[in-house]
Amino acid sequence: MKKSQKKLSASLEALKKAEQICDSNGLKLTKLRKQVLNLIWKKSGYVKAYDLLDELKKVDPSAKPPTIYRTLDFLMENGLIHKIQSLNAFIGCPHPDEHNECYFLICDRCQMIEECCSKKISNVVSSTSKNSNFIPSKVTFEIAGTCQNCLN
Amino acid sequence: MKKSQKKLSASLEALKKAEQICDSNGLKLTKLRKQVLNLIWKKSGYVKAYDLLDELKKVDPSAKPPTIYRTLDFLMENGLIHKIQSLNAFIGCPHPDEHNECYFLICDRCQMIEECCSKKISNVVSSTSKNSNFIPSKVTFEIAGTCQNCLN
DNA sequence: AATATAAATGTTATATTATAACATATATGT
DNA sequence: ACATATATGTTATAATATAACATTTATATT
Ligand SMILES: [Zn+2]
Ligand SMILES: [Zn+2]
Ligand SMILES: [Zn+2]
Ligand SMILES: [Zn+2]
Repeated sequence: MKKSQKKLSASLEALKKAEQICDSNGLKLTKLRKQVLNLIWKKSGYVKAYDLLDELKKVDPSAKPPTIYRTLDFLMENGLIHKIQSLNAFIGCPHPDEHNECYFLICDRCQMIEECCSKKISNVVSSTSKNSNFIPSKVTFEIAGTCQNCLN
Repeated sequence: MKKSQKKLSASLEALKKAEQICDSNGLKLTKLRKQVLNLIWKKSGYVKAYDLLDELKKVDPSAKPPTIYRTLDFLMENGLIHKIQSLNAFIGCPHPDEHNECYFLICDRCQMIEECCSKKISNVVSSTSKNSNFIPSKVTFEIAGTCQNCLN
């Protein structure tokens, strides 16, 4: 299977999951929201809000910053995408249905981001928080570096 | 010892370490850089770039955005402060001389940030990166939540 | 000391990222 | 049909950050 095909099916899979999640939670995946989610998945790596806005304008010339940011907020709130804080960028979540504490491997060279979940991470968060009597609510864990592909 | 005193000594300690580090590395802790580092430590929690600029303007009316961002860059490059990516904010590093991979406990209520280092974190980063054949270079690990003080 | 070079700071302008506030349209429940 | 809530449209502006170039200050070389 070629990379582009793999990518395509991941994208279709994500869209399908998004529909399911919205259906079963009484959320409306409107045309706009679907368009934006599609645009996010069309990009091979991460995507910036204003690049997304430019893309959206091609099919909806009336789109403006609040259009995109409100839609991104909806998608984030419902776990369909993530914001990468160290880049001010966004990326589709490949497993919005089974969300554990995740972290991101961010390639400096090719803009690919791999989302990973590891029990180790949540263990570390719990234990270290406990040491400081801190009640964690939101974890940001981003690792920048060089991916497997770009090493060759 | 009162909290304000503890804070004061942490600040003085940090400034002293900064001088040492710059001395022994051929870096110049200029008047401007010292002023900004002082302003950062004067705040009890994290500080935003433009708030810092406003403070700096009180003693140096000619200060402008590049003044503050360039100084922040210098301080970051040399490990004297950290940027909190999830807040676009900055905080002094309490141990710029012995820098391991660190993470931050960020209180949503009082803006206090505790910087912690744990061998566990670096272990998790290494092992999970290895799993993905990823070479990590920069780690962002920020945990938002509620601190011990604010729970009472 | 005079000169060249590099590093730091000053200055103007602008790019990038994000939200407030209010108007209109669309969907949903009674 | 009406009331209410949700979503979108629209204008304006806030907040964050950098590019580009000028000037000053420190450092090294002659
Ligand atoms: Zn996810
Ligand atoms: Zn790569
Ligand atoms: Zn530190
Ligand atoms: Zn607190």
